[in-house]
Amino acid sequence: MSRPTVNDIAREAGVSLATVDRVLNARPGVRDKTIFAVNEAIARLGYIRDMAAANLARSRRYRMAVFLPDGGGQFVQTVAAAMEEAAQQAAATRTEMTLIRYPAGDTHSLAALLAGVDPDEVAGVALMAPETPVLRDAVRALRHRAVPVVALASDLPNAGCDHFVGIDSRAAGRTAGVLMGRFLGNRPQRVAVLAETMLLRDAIERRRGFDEVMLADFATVDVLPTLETHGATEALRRGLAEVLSSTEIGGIYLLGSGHRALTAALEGMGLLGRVVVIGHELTLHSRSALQSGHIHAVIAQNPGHLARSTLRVLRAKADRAPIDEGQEQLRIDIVIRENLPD
Amino acid sequence: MSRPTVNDIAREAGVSLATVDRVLNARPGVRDKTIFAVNEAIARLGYIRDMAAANLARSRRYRMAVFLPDGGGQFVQTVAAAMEEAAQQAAATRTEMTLIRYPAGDTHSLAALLAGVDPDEVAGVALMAPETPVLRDAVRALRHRAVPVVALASDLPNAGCDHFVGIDSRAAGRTAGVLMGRFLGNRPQRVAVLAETMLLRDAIERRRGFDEVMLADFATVDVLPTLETHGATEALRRGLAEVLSSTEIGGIYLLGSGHRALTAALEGMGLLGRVVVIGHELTLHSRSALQSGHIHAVIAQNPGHLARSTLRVLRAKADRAPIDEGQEQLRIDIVIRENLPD
DNA sequence: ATGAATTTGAGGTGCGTACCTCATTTCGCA
DNA sequence: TGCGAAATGAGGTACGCACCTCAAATTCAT
Repeated sequence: MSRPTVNDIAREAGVSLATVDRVLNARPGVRDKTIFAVNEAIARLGYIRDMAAANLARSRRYRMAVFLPDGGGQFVQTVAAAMEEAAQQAAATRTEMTLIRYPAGDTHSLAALLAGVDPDEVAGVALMAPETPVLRDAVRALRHRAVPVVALASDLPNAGCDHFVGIDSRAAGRTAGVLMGRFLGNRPQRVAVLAETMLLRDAIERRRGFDEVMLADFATVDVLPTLETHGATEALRRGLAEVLSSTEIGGIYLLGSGHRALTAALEGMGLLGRVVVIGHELTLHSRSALQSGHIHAVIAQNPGHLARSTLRVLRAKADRAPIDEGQEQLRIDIVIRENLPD
Repeated sequence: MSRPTVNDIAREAGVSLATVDRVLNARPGVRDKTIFAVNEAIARLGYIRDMAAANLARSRRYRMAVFLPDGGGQFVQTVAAAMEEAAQQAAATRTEMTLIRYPAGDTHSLAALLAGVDPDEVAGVALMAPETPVLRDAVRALRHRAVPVVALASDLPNAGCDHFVGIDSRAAGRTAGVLMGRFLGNRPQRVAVLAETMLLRDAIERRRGFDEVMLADFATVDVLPTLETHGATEALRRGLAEVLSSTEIGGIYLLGSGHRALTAALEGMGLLGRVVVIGHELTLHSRSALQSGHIHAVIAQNPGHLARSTLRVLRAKADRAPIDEGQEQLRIDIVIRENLPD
């Protein structure tokens, strides 16, 4: 009636407790035939290992290290906060987290930090960083020392991470594209595209997805080249003014962050609310811009989910346990004023 | 360095283990002064009770009962499946679930089932049901017997449930309204509204939200009265044909389920993909309709999240533990073809 | 101060699992 | 057939906590 225990398995398989234990924990010294018999019994009884008791017995603690760029925009701040919160929750499952900031963009520093990670101390590493050769090697080295590594928000496809927690940037860009097209009403229009920098893989992928959709489904819309602002509000204003001097604009696609600077610039030009603005990531600024109608849609990933998923995945990897793909898949959230979460 | 245990608390408070235990588990026979001292020590050391070990020692199992209507549309099926999956996951935390179907709409039967729930057997109850006086009383009685009750997907505001797991229907309707208005391009248009029945609180609330937005922000759009189909494909076809004979339709808002019947009807009329269709809930049918472009947006709640949240909340209630509001809040998902999850 | 009631301490057992040691059995192979 | 190696069994301790019993210490009222 109650859940079967290791003792039941031992009895059912006709072996001793020690052998069941060896099989369960993949310890050596068991014949294949016996391993099979034990697994057979496990399947027959529908045994589910009680991870709570297991971890208790191990008196194991999972110490995870999360690396985030230190400057970072609002989004990084949001993720950091979500991480802290998730960590507090995860404490109940013997999982701890250390948040480590590295100089934004300085992947050499980050690589050095990663090289200093002690596999006996740290059960897993998560990092949000642009992909560079140095970093790729550092990740490889880490994994070689049997430390699970997951990429956060921005994928590192060639570094061989164990997992990527985040959304598909290209699909996110496509989603932004469809919304832009539909919100514009498929009339002949021009759309400006703004980005702080095109160095990050994410921005490039988003732009790709956006263009794909616009080209295929909204041919009457003319998408202008990306205007890089390098984080400078003044550059944004000037660039935007220049574009506007030569042509009319129906919509603006904000590839990365910078909601605040954009709304400021638009306000100065008296364009607030008169052009369709679509951006990425839900931050304090984009929230209020959505609320006041200055931005019309934001494509986002839930930072809370991102954080919890990160810790869960790292823990699963540390346990060499399978991960629940369904639960870990991050949704591409479309946020408008009406479905803004509290 | 490691997390403090009950032993640390005992030492810190200068009392014995037994006393700490009495305080922790609210057992009688401890002076107020001592209780205070122990709580003091707990606060000082930042002790967090290891619920995993606690439940292990208690050898406690959480058996939850989930009641769903038996007929139900695709959505109920989806939720049922998600529940089973969530239950499998939750098994690792000593949480079990029994799925119980009751005759759809028959709240008397459901009330009888609830009356038969044994508080010693069942640690919590979740139910998806329309609100009726009988049911309201049944829920009250259950809660009186100290069984936590949560409402699923459809709220029971006057039954005094411990929690509601689901999205705000009115906000969902508003979201649908904004999308409809924007997708129509704010041109003079007519929108038909279809529903299987308007008896469910959800449908009414959605319609309310939809109307609010249309009236306020898209005045040029004319929203027609709700066409009730009572689940009959033929009725839907006839009703739709009638509407179309007297007027042109730019969009269709599907208040509840019935994606399949609608696309069939539209196909027969050669209207597939020529009118903006917005519906609710992501099911197998609405998925494929989205994919083929027959439906343009779906307002949904994540069934997996719904299921996991339900079990988590019930467990927290059973433990009288606080719940993480942030984690339990369900998002109003906007799903279009481009952000359709796998 | 005395007896009774209340509060506290000490110690044990068990929950389901990990992990260790030391026999003992079985197997593969010469 | 016998030997060494590999496989298995038996039993113990520990993890953090719940819950039990019984004795000892401390109130408290009279």
